[in-house]
Amino acid sequence: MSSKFIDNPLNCPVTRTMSIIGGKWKPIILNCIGDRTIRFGKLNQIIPSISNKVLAGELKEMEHYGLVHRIEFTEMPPRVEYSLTNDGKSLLPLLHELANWGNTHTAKKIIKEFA
Amino acid sequence: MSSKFIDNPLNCPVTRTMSIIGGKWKPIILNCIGDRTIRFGKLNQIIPSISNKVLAGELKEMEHYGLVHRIEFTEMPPRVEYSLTNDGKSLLPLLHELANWGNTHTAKKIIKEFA
DNA sequence: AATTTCGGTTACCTTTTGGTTACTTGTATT
DNA sequence: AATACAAGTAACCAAAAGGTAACCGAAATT
Repeated sequence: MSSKFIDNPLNCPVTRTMSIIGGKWKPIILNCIGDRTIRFGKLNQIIPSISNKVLAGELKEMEHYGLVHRIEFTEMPPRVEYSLTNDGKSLLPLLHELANWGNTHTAKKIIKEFA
Repeated sequence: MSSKFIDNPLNCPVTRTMSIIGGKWKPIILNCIGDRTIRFGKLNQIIPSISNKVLAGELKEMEHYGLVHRIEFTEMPPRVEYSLTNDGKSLLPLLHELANWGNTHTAKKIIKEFA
């Protein structure tokens, strides 16, 4: 990595990726959607520790990015279904690699000691 | 990703990885060290936009994690050399994948529109 | 005698991130 | 008539992350 990438941090490809999928919840949400279509409430159910405010915000941001597709059914009570766009799906192998390293002995040892 | 991973977020491998290498600077620092041995000042030079306070803090944290190796020479002025441990080097392929996705048309487009 | 060098530390401040609680909407159910 | 439902939104708050500027120590250089 040469320094030209870092003068403006967004010229660095690693930083670009992290600024798009970084943060506490985005990679988890993307991974949870995966290849399926899933309702807001279901996402909230399988990620119980996220607040619906944050879930809604992250989904909206990723929808703006074009990673997430949102379909709203005009019913009452409302129904909204989320899925990944092709761009979003292009992240799944990377997320899988993140998960692989997280299952490493190294990662588990670090977490056990410092969490 | 099933919900058992998320009740305690650190049971989720993706979250484990992100909690270790997440943040604004850690992946860049790891990538900059790479396979070489590099002095503190040199790192600061090739990542000019990081403050030395933050650089020192991140290095110390990653040293505690066992990802980074630090050798202090008792000279004056001081000299300190950093390199990756084997555990740290095990992250390089993943960082490379992060960079690959960041070089994607998709990533560049998103950054261009929203940065 | 003053300045430079290197690898930090300290105190302080701002920004960002994420969390909590309450509320909305219109239909259907109790 | 009151309540439940799904998918949020709004107002407010706490914590964490990150940035800035000043300082340190002892030897070498000017």
